[in-house]
Amino acid sequence: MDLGEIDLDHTLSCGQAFRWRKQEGLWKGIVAGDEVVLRKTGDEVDVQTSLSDRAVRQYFRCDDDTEAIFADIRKDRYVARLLRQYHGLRLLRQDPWECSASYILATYANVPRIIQMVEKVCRAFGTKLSEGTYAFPTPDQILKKRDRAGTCGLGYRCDRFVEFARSVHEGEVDFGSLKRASYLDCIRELVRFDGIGNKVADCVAIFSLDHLEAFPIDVRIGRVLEQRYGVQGSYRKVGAWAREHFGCYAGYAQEFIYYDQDARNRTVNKRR
DNA sequence: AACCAGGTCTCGA
DNA sequence: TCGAGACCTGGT
Repeated sequence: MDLGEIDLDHTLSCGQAFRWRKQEGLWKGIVAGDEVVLRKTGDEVDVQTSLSDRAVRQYFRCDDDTEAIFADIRKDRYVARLLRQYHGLRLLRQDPWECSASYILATYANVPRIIQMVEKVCRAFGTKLSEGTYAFPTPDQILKKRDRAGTCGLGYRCDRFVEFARSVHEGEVDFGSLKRASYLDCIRELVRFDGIGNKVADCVAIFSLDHLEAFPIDVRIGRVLEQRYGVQGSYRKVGAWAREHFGCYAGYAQEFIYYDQDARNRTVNKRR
């Protein structure tokens, strides 16, 4: 399948999605309740899955005009370098429920632990797809066995997680309308839920609701903005600056910066 | 063995 | 609206 210019390693290991693993040169993941196996074959990607081509292309945001987007966020030397260095890094379009529930778990935890928590949740509640592989659970599946949540090592995120599942199950969230809403309205709605603050709301907005101007600011991004651009202040203020500077696709720039910081950490750890 | 993590919540100014 | 502290738990 032609997924456009994409580097699977960059795209699937950059920390935006938590259910992809590289095994023996293959990328294996679970998308929309289906197993997906990816293998790079020259310019194209061999995709093994029962998902439709349309669903796969939607997940990998093949509808994005990346050339135009990258041209638009190339506002300075730094981003220009990152675009070159991490050529083929793409954003994904994740399922809004899975994305928001996962990022509620992602607060104040490192990526390995987030992956661990999500995995435990899938094993505790999700539909078994094959030996050792489970789908991300639906809100309903979580509620039916809610007492199992305590065994997933979620810490103080546990109650928020179950409560959010209840909210979604009760129809208190309409992801479709959040997609159609303006970025600011979308964020305003999301932060009303326990466990979703500015940062998580931005992650959900960009990774699953097509609000590409969302610019999640974690500690690392905050440091880069301060040291490289001399910007600091409240979350709202810095975010507004980023959208002003990088434009309506600011979120794409954010992902390159985040990945670069992540890569730096990895090389530093290797030396030790 | 400490330190820290893709932050959020609560509370007070 | 903003800044300061507390916070489950496990990886490194």
